Amino acid sequence: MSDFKNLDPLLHSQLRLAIMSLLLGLQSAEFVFIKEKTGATAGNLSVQIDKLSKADYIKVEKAFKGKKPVTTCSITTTGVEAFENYVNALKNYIG
Amino acid sequence: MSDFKNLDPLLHSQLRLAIMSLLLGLQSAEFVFIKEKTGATAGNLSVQIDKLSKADYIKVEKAFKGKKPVTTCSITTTGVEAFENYVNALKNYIG
DNA sequence: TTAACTAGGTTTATAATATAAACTACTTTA
DNA sequence: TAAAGTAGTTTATATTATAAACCTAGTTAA
Repeated sequence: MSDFKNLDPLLHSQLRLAIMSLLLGLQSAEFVFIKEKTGATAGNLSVQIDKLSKADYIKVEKAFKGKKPVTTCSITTTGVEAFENYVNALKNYIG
Repeated sequence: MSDFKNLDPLLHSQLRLAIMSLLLGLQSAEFVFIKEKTGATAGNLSVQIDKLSKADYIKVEKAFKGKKPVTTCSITTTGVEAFENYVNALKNYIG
């Protein structure tokens, strides 16, 4: 792409972008909460969280709240930077 | 998606978004020109132009310039509206 | 006390998408 | 007239997104 910067394919995905957007505002959120806010299915969410986590865009912590498992996600500085770069690249496209 | 509006999948594609962005600024452009500006391969561009055309987001006209075939594209009002809606929806995500 | 149900996920199979390689048809150049 | 170039299209493949199916633990109802 000569005139248009590449859009980070990890962020150029509706659900992953929603997850990142949410985490950027909250700094930390639980799986179930993200699921409700994004309207995603658990399976899809699980897969996308995994991808973001493997890229070190988010940090994932698994613990127990009482007897129930809880997965907590938070954005990393790498993730914040990637998000900012993505938004800047997008401006090439949407003016 | 409850908190996040759906992003028109036809526009949420790097190349198609680049094509639309280009046409929005120019009102009309030839295949070869779009190819250069976007850095896309001819095959990929042909497919994506076809999709945008079938959705009536762009209009495609085929003619001859001397002995060479020329494909000219321009954005439609439907396309302009779709683009605007896409940008507005995106704002949910990128603030 | 075991069968059915719920919560909180993960894994896997499938559908959709993007992309490039291969091809067509015609033209120009050597 | 053969080789290379132009302007694309078609098709095969790789990637991605998504939901269905599954798993594990705990909980209630019979």
